[in-house]
Amino acid sequence: MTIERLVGQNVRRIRLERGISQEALAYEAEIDRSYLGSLERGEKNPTVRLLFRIADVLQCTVPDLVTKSAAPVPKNLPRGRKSKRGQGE
Amino acid sequence: MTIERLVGQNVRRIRLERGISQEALAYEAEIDRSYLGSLERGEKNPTVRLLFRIADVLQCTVPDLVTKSAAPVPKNLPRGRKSKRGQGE
DNA sequence: ATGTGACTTCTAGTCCGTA
DNA sequence: GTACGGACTAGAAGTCACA
Repeated sequence: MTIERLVGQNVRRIRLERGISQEALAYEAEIDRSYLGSLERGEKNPTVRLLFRIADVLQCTVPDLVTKSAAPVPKNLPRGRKSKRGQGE
Repeated sequence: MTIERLVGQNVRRIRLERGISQEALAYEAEIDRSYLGSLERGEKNPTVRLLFRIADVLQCTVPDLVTKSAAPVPKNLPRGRKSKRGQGE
């Protein structure tokens, strides 16, 4: 397990727990969507500044992003409560 | 307080708690001494991989390096354990 | 033992596209 | 909505001399 994959999996897991898309996270954190994609795939070695921006949007801590988690990476968006999208703010 | 300064101060504090020089830490973590110096001064925005290398040598966690008001890290405790806080000497 | 500026190399990070 | 590639730019990584 590389550091890159650990961070990538954490970002993806927490993002999916929040039920938001890469697009939305990338937009809110002001990072490129394609970069976020490769980051989640464990192909990038982000800076701490970037991690703070991501953690801020995900409403989690940077340690949440760099610490090995027991929770599995979700494969699908949680459904059943929010069938409508477009709840931007 | 910028993120850079936060990280820099944490690195310096923990390094001094370990009683080692910038030179020694830089050598062990395989980074340049002058780079470590500017990092501790809050002038650098390091990548996570670099933080892991530093945390490894300092025998602390990456969260210890990025978290504000981190309690003093015990000297001879294995990484990842935080149940007891020892007093530095 | 550390601070700092000047410098080069490398990759983080952006922007465009296709599938 | 995501993966992936190409081409690019900004800035991190890494080196050195000297105060």
